[in-house]
Amino acid sequence: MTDLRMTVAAAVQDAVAAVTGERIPLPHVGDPPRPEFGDLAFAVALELGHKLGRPPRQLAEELIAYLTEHDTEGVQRWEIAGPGFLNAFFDRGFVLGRLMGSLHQSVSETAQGPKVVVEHTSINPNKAAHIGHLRNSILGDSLARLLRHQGVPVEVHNYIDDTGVQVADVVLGLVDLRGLDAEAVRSMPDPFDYACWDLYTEVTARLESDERLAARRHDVLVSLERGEGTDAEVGAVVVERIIRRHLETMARLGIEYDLLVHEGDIVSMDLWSTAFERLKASEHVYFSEEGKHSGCWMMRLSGVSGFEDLEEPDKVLVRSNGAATYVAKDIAYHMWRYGELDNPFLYRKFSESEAGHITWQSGAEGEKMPFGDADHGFSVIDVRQAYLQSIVAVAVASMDPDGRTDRHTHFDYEMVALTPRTAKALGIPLTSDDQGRPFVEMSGRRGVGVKADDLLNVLRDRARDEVMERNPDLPEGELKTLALQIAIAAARYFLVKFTRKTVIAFDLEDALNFEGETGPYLQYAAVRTGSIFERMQDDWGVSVEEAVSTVLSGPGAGSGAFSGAERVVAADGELEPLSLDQLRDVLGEKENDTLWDLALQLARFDRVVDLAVQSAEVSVIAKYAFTLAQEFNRLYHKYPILQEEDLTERGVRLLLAYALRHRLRQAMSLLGIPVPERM
RNA sequence: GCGCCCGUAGCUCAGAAGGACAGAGCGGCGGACUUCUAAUCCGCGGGUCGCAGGUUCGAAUCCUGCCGGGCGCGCCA
Repeated sequence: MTDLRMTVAAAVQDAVAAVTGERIPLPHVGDPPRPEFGDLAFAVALELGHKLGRPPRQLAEELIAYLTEHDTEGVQRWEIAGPGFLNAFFDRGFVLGRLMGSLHQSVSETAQGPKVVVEHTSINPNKAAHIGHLRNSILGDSLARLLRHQGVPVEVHNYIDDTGVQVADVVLGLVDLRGLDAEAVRSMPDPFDYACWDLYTEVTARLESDERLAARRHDVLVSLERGEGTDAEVGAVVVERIIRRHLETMARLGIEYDLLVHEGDIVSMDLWSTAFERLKASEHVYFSEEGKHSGCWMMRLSGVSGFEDLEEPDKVLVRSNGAATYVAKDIAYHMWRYGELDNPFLYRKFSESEAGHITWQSGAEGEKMPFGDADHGFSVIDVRQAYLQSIVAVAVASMDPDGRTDRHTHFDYEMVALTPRTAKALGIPLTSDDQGRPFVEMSGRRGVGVKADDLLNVLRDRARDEVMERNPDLPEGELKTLALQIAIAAARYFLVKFTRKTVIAFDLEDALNFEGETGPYLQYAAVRTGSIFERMQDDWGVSVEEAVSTVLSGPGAGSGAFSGAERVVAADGELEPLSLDQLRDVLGEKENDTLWDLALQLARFDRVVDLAVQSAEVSVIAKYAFTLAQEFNRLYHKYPILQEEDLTERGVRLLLAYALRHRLRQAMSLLGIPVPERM
């Protein structure tokens, strides 16, 4: 369909050349605000008219005359409107036939081309995941799905910061406050991440007044950095157990990873020291002899665009005690990710899903695998880390042999906070600062937040109640599956329906809603499309594919669509082959404008996916899927399919229902929203 | 102080790279289930697109200034 728009745009371009002698770039294809204005709109006459000093309306008339004389594929007629818009009216039958033919073409066969890394989740492995982390993982997972849909080879990374203070604090709690050793920590009951959530808050509070504990934290950090000593042993158990919990939580949502990269390995396997040597050789890194940062290795950022207004733009990479900072290790990881450093890693299996997907982890032992060395990459990290990410981007670009600056993208998004109402309902004590604010920021340190598993559990239980009410006879197994599917839909849709730059003020009541613009609404529409075809199979013994190929087997109707499909003809009186003229007649009727609108929506699919990828905006897909579901629900009420007596009307509606089912399911799959059997 | 982001209906948000009467969901009011499932659909009410200038044939959209809100600017991560 994209090409059809391009074809028409090119026709307009030609018309302009013929009429005015002006060579213009391919004109922008607009969407008219109302159906009376046609299907495509061009403003060239307005732009050009003023430029050439000619009345736009008159110029438009000449262009229309030219365009009307010269046929353009897919265009039935042209009209002039308003101050001088050129409006094209599609040949509706032709477009529908083309739409049907395009349905199975946009699915990527096998991934090929340069590899793209999507890094997401990367939660500090010291506590349970909360809904802010969920936004990250869901956005990242959806992005990966979008890229895969476009045939891009995607590698999903989850970066594990196993050597930082966050882990150290929990180790401190387990060892010093609870008196546990590694073995005891290993045998703590689940949910381990919940226990650590509380412990982390407790330690944070204690550290404020307990100087002895604060001193101990320093030792723990050193132990973690070096990977030596009993604290490091405990730390390793904590990290491993927490990561397993995080992956279980994400698996509930259908989110999987290809590789876990441990920050500790970056140091122990000399990835950092190699990177450091490279950086030192460049002009971007220098040793500070004096002043505030005396004894530190610094990254030079003064003079770099974006940093010029900072008071002290340069950034510490190596502390005066010789330890690399978080950014430094992150830079090393990114350099490795983009193939700027030799790969020192070996890989072991970390886990395997029921479906057989393996998550690997980097380390000193295991087998060689072709991870890393990507052409492009996205780091899904919230906008609060924009400053650090820009430093990483500068470092990566400075190391690139070709000087490319577009290889690394910080996929930034705003945070998830809590509405005061929800914070209150959860019993979170509000500080006086919080009182007057529009939302309450979550904080792992203070234990303020909604845990991801808690949200999923509440959604699941609520879904279960709803299902039982509507469908009391459902067997327990199906009930369980369905409740979880609905919970996934509700959670995933809620976290991607906002644009990236919108702070989500999480409101439990809104999130628990299953009506209106929600994930379950999409599922309901998808289930309904399915039930039509199920009924058709039961009553007539005709499968969907048979039905569609029957209708499209008329002269000209398919225009190559379903050409591979066998021309099955359903029984007399149920469906009949339609000709191109019949499609035109049905869709041309004024009262069928709703059907035509749906056809146009469906035709947008590929363009919508492109837009979503280009703008890295998953909400575009969410809105689109919602629009499809909405259009279908309207159609469902207004236009019965199986009951419709006129076989021509019936046939067209069936085609649209089929196309809709296909596209809606695809869109939902891009969002990771499952389609239930029934609801 | 400097930088980035945001300000659109009572509430929560879209607005497809400047276009033709500003949209959706929720909430409110009123309707539609012997019909392919009412987690649905239909109707009604509701907006000086924060304010002021500017660019343009045309601005919610681009530019400048101001007001209001959020976030960031560590030898933490």
